[in-house]
Parts: sequence; C-alpha cells; structure tokens
Amino acid sequence: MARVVFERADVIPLVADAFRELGYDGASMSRITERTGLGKSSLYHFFPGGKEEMAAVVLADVDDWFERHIFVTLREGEPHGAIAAMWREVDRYFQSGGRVCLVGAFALDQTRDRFATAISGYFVRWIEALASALVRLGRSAEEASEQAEDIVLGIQGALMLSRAKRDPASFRAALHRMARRLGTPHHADL
Amino acid sequence: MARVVFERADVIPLVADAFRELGYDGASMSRITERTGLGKSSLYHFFPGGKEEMAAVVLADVDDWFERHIFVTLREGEPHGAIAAMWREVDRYFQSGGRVCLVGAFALDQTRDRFATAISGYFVRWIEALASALVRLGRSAEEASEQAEDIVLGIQGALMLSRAKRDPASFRAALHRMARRLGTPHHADL
DNA sequence: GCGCCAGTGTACCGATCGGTACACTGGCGA
DNA sequence: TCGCCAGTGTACCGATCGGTACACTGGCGC
Repeated sequence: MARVVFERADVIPLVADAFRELGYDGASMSRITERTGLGKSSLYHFFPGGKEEMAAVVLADVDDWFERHIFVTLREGEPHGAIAAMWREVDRYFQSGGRVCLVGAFALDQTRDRFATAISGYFVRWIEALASALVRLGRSAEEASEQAEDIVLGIQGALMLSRAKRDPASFRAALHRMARRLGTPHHADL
Repeated sequence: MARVVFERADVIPLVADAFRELGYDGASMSRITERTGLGKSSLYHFFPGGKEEMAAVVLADVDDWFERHIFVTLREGEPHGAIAAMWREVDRYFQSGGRVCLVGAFALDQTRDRFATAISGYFVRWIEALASALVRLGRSAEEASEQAEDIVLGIQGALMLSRAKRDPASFRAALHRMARRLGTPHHADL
C-alpha cells in the first residue's frame, strides 16, 4: 500500500497556494486539506500552531524567495542587470499574471493586523532595494524612492487588475510599460 | 423606549464598510451585525438573499457611486476638468488612503468568481471612461487606453501599498505623481 | 382609532469552523 | 532485527458559521 509521505518543505508551497487563492479567511482547514492532499493531522504535525502558524510560515517563505531572487541582487548587483532580472523574476513568480500576490492579499483585510510587520517589511524592503539600485544609477534619493514605490505599487495593481478583468496577459503588458517608464534596459521578450 | 429603526438605504453603506474591511469571507453575519448595529433579523429583512445578496447590492451601490461621480463626467465632460475632478473624488472616496477598494478586495480571492461581471465591469468601464477623456485630449486610442489602465491599476496598487505599510499619506503622494505623469492639470492641493 | 406591515429581538437549526486525542504505519538508524 | 518517531487516518470537541421561524413593536394610512 504505497502511501504518500510529505515533509514540511514540500508542504509550504501547497499551503501558500491555498492562502493565495482563497485568502486567510477563505482558506479553511478543510479546503487546505483538499488542495494540499494532506489530512488535518499531517498539517497540524507540520504546523502545531494551526492556521496562524501556517500563514506566518508561508509569509516568511515568500519573503525569503523575494529576498534571495530579487532584493539581494537589487542591493548589491549591477543596477541595470539587477532591475532587468527583477522584471524577469517578477513575471516568472507571478506566472505572467496567473497568480496573485499573497502578501498583497493579506494586506487588504484584517489579516494585515495579524502579520503587520511581515507584510509591511516585505514591501518596504522591496522599495528600498529597488531605490538603492536606482540611486546607484545616478538618480537622487528622493526620485529613486518615489520611482521604486511607483513600480512596486504598479506591480500589485497590475496583478489585481489582471485578475479582476480575467485577463492575465494585461499583467505582462503593464510590466512592459513600467519597465519602459523606468527608463532602464529590459528584455523585450521579458 | 426609543428604538432605532433603519431603512435599506441607510444600511447599505454600513454593510459595505464591513465587507470592505473584512473581505467577503471575513465578514460573517455576526461581525456584520456588530458593525452595523442591526440584528440578523433586520439584515435578512433587507436582504432576503443573505450574505450573497448583501455583497451584490453593496457592489452595485459602489459601482453606481463611481458611475455618477466619476465615469459619466469622464465620458461627457470637458476632459481636463473631468480628470481633475476624478483625482479629487478618488481622494475623497478612498478617504486619502484610509479606505481600501471593495471591488479590488473582492477581486483577489475566489469571491471574484461569484461577482465576476460586476467586478470586471467596474474596472473596464473606469478604464474606458478615462481613456475616452484622454482621446478627446488628442491622444491616440492605444496610448489613451494604456495610460488609463496604468492610472486605474496605479490607484489600486497605491491603496494596497498604503494599507500594507500603514501609511495612508503615501496614497495621496502616489496620486499626485500619477496626476503629474498623466500630464493633465490637477489641483496642487488635490 | 384601528389595522397593516416595515422593522426588530430571541431562539433555534444543521453544517462547518479551528483544533485535539489517539492509534496506527512504515522507513531509517542502531 | 528491532525500536523509534515522523507522518498519517479517524473520530471527536465546543464554537461559530449562514440561515430560518415566529412573535412582537410602533408609526403611518385609512
């Protein structure tokens, strides 16, 4: 009787998808169970703290992904290349508009208050990292941080709008326009 | 014994606030009850269809507000004035970043699927109305609709970001930058 | 002055919520 | 080979979910 056995690292992305698509309140234990294929006992084995711990871990995992794939490069890499890489990674991570931002989703309702520092930290660090790359490109600190904020806010808005219109393709188009507006090189095929 | 008696029109904005702040799933009947001050019986009296009808009515009410205060003017008014009015009304409606967009909140999770046409219609009509004003300003149809999409998406993103950062003031700042980017006159004091 | 009915409060329904208890299975290290 | 323990399934808990039933109140139209 071949039984499927998971370990924690396998489970996190599955739980993340459930929260991302359903929201914190919409993701009931039974729905998480359905989507992940794990029973409640397995879920509570990995996350003794229950739903709240699941969400916290998932949030930290998302943050870690962005930190490693985008923020670090933005802070330390060659700015033009780092920004071009950001466009690529953002498009990839959000599956060209097929996926919404978990952090953004949590930010909108009262869930924000449970995870306030994680949520604001994610956005603040993204903006600061991007601004630092822009500063290294010669822009003033003020201009850089305004532009960085506009980009991050634009990505979130583009995700929401493409989902609202059921038009994932509009996400990529918006990404292209933002890249052009920023005035840094980017891959035409993104 | 002075008892408070509501009528339907009074109740809609109260229910709207509950959904806006809690999301569809987060807004349980008991929480709607607390926030509105109405008992369940009164709520079901006004909305026999329950939660789903409440959300549908509230969505239609928001749509109607934007249609009357923003979209109509955008479609038919003098373009510069109409766009300037849009900035003002948007800032007012969203209480300078103190309030999130109900339609956007519903768009992110599975709630979108319940109210798909209402949600996409709201954004599509906003974008088209704004684009029409820009066309009347002499911009090409393509340029106008791209710029309109960027503005609407930017407003949504700015709302989300200001809430995530707990920094309502950043919403106004983002609004100002968008207005400047659009290149149409707007009130400096918004 | 009286009847109607919009609006309300209270009590209740079965279903689902998040969470716990506990017995079990099977692969891996000693 | 055997014991341990990470991982699992099943059954259950009280609380809360969305929704219903029904009696009541009081202002407005006649």
